[in-house]
Amino acid sequence: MSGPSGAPSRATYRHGDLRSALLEAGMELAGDGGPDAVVLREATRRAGVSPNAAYRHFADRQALLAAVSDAAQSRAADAMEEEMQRAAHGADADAAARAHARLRAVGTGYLRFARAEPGLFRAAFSVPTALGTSDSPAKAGSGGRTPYQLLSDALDALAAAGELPPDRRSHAEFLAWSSVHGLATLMIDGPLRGLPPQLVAGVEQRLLDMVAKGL
Amino acid sequence: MSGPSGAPSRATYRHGDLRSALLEAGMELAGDGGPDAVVLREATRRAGVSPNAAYRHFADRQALLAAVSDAAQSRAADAMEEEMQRAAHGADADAAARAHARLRAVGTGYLRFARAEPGLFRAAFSVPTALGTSDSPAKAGSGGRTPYQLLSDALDALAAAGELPPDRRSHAEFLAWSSVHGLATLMIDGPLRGLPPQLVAGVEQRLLDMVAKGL
DNA sequence: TGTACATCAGTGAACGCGCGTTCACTGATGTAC
DNA sequence: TGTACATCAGTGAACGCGCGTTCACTGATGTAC
Repeated sequence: MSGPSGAPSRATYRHGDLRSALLEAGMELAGDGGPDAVVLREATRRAGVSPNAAYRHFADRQALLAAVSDAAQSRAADAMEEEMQRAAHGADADAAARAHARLRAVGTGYLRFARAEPGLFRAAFSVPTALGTSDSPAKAGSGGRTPYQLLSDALDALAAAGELPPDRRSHAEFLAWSSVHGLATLMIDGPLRGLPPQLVAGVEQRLLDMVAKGL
Repeated sequence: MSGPSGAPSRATYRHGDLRSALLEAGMELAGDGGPDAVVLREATRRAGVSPNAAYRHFADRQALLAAVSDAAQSRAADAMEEEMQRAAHGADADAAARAHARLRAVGTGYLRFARAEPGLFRAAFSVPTALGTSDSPAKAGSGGRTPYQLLSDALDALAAAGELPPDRRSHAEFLAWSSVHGLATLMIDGPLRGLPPQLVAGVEQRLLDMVAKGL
């Protein structure tokens, strides 16, 4: 590795794309230790650069963390979109069943991401941040939608299919999101951390049943 | 204040009850800044004692934090029990309605505690800890029950009243808990932080409706 | 095509901070006689 | 009731750590002529 992307030993004086390198390092740190582990000095170390170099690209530590949080939300959106793709295979059912499958896929993708990347999950959703309502490219997945928008769209589809009464549509995002988010955090951070793996899938599916039925 | 509980200026050489003083200081710190703010040096400072004195009573920082977490869980249980008392006033209804009111009170108390004491809430439930299943006095409220047990009991009552089919009883704790916990954390830590106050009560009640209906 | 120059990305050193934890100690307290 | 003594709760000083951030700087790069 001697090109401009060769990490610790650089041929060139200029880094080339330090901002990306710092963000990537920040993602690694968040992945390993959550938002608290996103630390300027270690990020610069991994990028092969002196500590203060970071200030050319981020105003301060908070700014880097915010960027990491956005990118992590984007990864979550990717996981959710993948799950929707997967679920869409059995698309021969009627509109109501498809809408339910879509909502379920959104939740399943969210939970899968939380399980696979607990550190990024916490960086994505435990850091004070906007809702992801406006189309911020930083938070959107490759499909151009944020996790919140994916959920919102799925609920719209559910309502359109007549499976969600209009008077219950408003703020339904918060209810569905709360349930799935709570299970995720209890399993990652909290007292459900030690839940036997063979129980996890069952509990997750029953939770999604509950949401679909209770909404 | 010149007795053994006078904080910074002590008459006696021995503190008297340093363990309690440190725990109390730890609760203050957690209340203000969550679990990360529970820091040995500041706790000893508040207790009016040198930093290393803490090691006579706690093995290390983790031990203090665990004690704080237990005490915070106990406070949560208190809030839930108070809410149950309040709800029990309209006890003229039938068994089914009473069971539903009880479950709702458990959830409302939990959410009220989270709103009133976000820092303690995080210390209680975001620190890896046992489930509170066994009767650990440290985690139980003044009624002798942990938050988890209060929920569990409420679900038992619901099942006994015929309002929760037996095949859905198992692990129903995790489903109900997830929903309520998720809303609490999204409102405290996360993207729902800025939820307009006039919406909060409504969303909370609709969430509890969803759980009751969906379980 | 060559050269002077402005830009600005990254350097190197240093700052002050607060933390957890360990060390050898001291002196108030309670107990045994 | 008085006295010697063991206990052990708290002291004072120090350690090493990693952090965020600021300072004056340097030299590679791209641009204007």
